[in-house]
Amino acid sequence: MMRGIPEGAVHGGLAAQAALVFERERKERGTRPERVGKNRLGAEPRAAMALKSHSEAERRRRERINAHLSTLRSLIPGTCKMDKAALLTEVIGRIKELRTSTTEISQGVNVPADADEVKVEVNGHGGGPFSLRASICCADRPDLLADLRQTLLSLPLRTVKAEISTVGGRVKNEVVLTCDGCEDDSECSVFTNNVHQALKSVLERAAAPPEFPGKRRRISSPFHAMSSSP
Amino acid sequence: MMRGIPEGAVHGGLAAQAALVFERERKERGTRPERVGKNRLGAEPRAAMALKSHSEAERRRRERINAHLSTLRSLIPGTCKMDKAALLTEVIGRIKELRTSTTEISQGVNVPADADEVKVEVNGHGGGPFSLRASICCADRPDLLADLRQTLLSLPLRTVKAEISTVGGRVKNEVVLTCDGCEDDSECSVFTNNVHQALKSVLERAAAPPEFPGKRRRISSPFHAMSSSP
DNA sequence: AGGCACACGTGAAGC
DNA sequence: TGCTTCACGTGTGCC
Repeated sequence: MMRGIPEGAVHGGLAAQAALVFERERKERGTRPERVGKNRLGAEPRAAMALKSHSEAERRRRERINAHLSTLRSLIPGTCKMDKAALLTEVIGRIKELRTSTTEISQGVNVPADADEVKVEVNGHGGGPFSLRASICCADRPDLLADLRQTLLSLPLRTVKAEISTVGGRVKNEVVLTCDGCEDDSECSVFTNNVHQALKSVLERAAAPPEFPGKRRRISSPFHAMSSSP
Repeated sequence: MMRGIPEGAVHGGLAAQAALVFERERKERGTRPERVGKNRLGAEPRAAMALKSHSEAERRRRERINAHLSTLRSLIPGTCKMDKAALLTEVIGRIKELRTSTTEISQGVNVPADADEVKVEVNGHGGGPFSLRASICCADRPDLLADLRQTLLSLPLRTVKAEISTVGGRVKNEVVLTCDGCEDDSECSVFTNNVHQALKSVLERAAAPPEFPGKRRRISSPFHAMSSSP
C-alpha cells in the first residue's frame, strides 16, 4: 500500500541513475551511441534539468489526481481503505444510483412548467395489482382539491398516495392509484384512459370560469387550495 | 494527449532494457553490486520471469483503472476529451450536486417515520430575506390542514411553498416560509423558535382528541385531508 | 522548443 | 513466499 512519503523516490531514481550511468560508461569506453554532432555544448546539464523538471511536473500531476481520488473517498462513505479501482467502481455505482433516483424523484416532485398538463403512466405492471401514477398541473383555485377528490372517488380505483406541491400560484397534484380487485392486467390501459380523461375534465373545469381569461389569477398563499371553509 | 495505443510500449521497455544492459555489463566486468552469494542458481531467469509477470500485472491494473475512468467519461456528458484530473473534478462535482439535490428532495418528499415530529431549519441565511423550511409529520385528520393554515397565517411570515405527502394515514406537511420585511438576520432564530412552537401546538392539538388512544385511526383515502366540506 | 498528459516498467510494502 | 497495490522516473507524442 505504501502510505505517506515512501523512499520510493530512490528506486525510480535508481533506474534513472542506472540509465545515466549506463550512458556515461558508454561514453567513457568511446562507444558513442549515434549522432555525435548533435550534442553541441552543455547538452548534459540542460538535459538533466529538463529531466528534473519533467519528473517534478509528473509528480504534481500524480498529486493532483490522488487528491481528487481522496476527495472522492471522503465523499462516498465506506471507501476509505479501498483500492483505486474499487473506489472508481463505487463512484460509478454512486453516480448511476444518484442519477436514476434523482431523475425518477424530481420528475414527479418539481413544480412543472407554466403550461397545464395531465400525465398518466403505469407504475408497476407485472405481477399483482398494478398502480397508476397520475398528475395534473394547473393554476391554483379554491375548489381544485375538492374537485380532484370527487373525480378520483368516482373511479373504481383506490388512491394510495397523494402529493401536492404548489409554488407561485401554480399547483401540481400527483396521485398513485391502484386497482384492488383487478384480475387482468389488460384492463390497465382502459383505466389509464379513464384517469386521463377524468383529469382532463378537471383541467377543463379549471379553465372554465376565469374572470380574466388573459391574466392568471393572483394567489395570495399556497394554502388557498387547503382552505377547508370557503 | 496520446490516444489509442501508442508505441510507448517501446520506451518504458527501452528504459528497462537500458537498466538490464547496465546490469549485464556490470556482471561482465566482474563488478558485482553486492551480496554475491545470495544468487544461488538459476536466479537470473527466475527474476526475469517475475519481473515480466509483474509488469504484466501492473499493465492489467492500469487497464482496469482506465476502463473505470472511461466508464465515468461515458456517464458524465461533456467529459469525453477531458484530462484525468479534470474528469475527476467533474465527477466530484456531479457526486456533490446529485447528492445534495437527492437528499434535499427526498427528505422533504418521502413519507416520514411513524413517530410524530416537527422540524424547522434555516434555508437561506446570508444576504437578502432568509427562508425557513418547516415540516410537521403526524397522523392524518380532517382539520389538520385548516389548523396548519390558520397557525401559519398567525405568524408574520409568508408561505412561499407548501408540499403535502400522505400515505397510509400518515401525513407530512412541509412549508417554506420567508420574512418579507426582515432587516436583520439575527431575528431568524426567534422566528425559527416561533415556527417550531406553533407546529408543536398543531401536533398537540392533533394528539388531543383520539377516540382510541392506543390505536391509530384508519384513513380510507389520502384525500381525507383535502376535503373542503366537513 | 518547452510544457503537458499519458503509458510504461520497476522497487518497495502489505497481505 | 508470491501476489497485489502504490509512487516514482522516464520515453514519447501533441500542442
